[in-house]
Amino acid sequence: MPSINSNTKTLSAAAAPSITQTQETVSASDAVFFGIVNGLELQKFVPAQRLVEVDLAEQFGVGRNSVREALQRLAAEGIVELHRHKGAAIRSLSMQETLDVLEVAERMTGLLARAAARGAATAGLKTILSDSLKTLKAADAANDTTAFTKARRRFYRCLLDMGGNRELQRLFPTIQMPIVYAQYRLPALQKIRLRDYAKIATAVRAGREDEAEAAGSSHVQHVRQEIVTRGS
Amino acid sequence: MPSINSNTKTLSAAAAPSITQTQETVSASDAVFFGIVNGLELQKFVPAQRLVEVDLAEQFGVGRNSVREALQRLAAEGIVELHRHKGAAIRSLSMQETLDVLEVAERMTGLLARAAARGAATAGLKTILSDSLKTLKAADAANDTTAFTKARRRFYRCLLDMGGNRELQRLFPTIQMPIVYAQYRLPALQKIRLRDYAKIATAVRAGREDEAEAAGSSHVQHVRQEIVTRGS
DNA sequence: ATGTCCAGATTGTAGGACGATTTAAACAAC
DNA sequence: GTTGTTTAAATCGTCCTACAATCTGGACAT
Repeated sequence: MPSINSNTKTLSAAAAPSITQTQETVSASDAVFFGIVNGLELQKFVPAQRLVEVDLAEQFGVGRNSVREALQRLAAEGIVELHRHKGAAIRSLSMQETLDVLEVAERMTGLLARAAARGAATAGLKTILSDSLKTLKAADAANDTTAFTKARRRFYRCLLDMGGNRELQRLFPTIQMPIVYAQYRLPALQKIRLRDYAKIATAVRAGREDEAEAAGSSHVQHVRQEIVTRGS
Repeated sequence: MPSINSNTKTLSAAAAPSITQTQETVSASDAVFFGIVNGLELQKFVPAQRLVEVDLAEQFGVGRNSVREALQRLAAEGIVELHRHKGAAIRSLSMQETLDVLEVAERMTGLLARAAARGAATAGLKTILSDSLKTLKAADAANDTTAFTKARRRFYRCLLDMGGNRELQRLFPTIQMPIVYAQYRLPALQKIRLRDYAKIATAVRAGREDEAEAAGSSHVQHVRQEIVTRGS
């Protein structure tokens, strides 16, 4: 609806860049991509919600093609489902699919912790790890969910950095945990995380790989247990 | 170069649909996506090769926007690298990255085999597994690389089907093994595969989960060993 | 209630336009 | 001859318009 061209400035409604990304200007499709991933956490989008291209285009102030590019990426990461001629929707997991996700997550989290423990010596990231753990505790005490989520992300990013495994860095974020959490909003998870993360951090800092791997996978097991017993 | 509109028929140069996909008409971006994935195997594209949007558009007879959509997907799967304003290129792995890929692949292949072993009883897929193994042997004997590759794919698809883990089905193909193989073309791998696959199949058919998992991960270890000693 | 048909909504795709950025080549200066 | 600068050509990022293909939700008839 702008009269002629408000080109290339329209991406004002930007989003935070993902990981370790230098401050470059975000692309239009990034705005949509992160806007949706983010909105998932903020419950602005919920599983099974339908996504209409023109709406998104307007909402994020970008062209429809940019929206489509973002949707393709989101689909490749399994965050949205695309059906030919039927549009996109936030992916919704059946209980079986959730268990499938958790089974994969269990291995990957174990590997994540092991890799981090292995790399613990070389990198000076142990401080950050302890830091985010402290932040986590504070956010829990203050009942600040947003801060908790943020600290949690920092915790995982730190582990990924310590591990230094580039393939894991690429693959780990594509596991469907965001969908799982968006779908099963269980308050008890917070305490579980706090406890398990501490265990992981201890093993990682000490460089005990086996212990770290075990702690990583058992964390996912705890999450599964909680979902199975309480889950909708 | 077509005068007016040769619309929607231009996707003649189609590609085979991926997995379990019913025979629907392929979308334009699918044509590009599978065209590139396929071309990788056929060495029509090689790691580090630059991909220019207009060229691809012409080559596949689709619009530039469809090419861009395909590239976004390929980038999300880590098959191509995108750098802002610098275009796309087939991803090329450093030795360290290759080892990283293999470390992840090791766990995932182990899980794949375990899941398949677990599901072996329920599904009637054991025949297909034996079948593809036989085809594999025949292709090896006949020195038919193409047939070998095809049978290999069938073998993995069968394992994925037996396992029934939807998340693994989604994630496993996104591991960078195609890039690894495109980059390190080691003839010796064929024999290694033949031997290891037989071991995996045996354990899977018998439903011995632990043994299957071990066979799966040790296969990847063998591949790593070969790459490390011979690899460029 | 059930089936059929149509109009409106939405997607799939092509193509044009144009600013922004990178790259390579030509040229100048040292 | 090497190094720096300027310029032109490629190429990308983005939006927009257009239109066929397909889906969806009624209106209407049975």
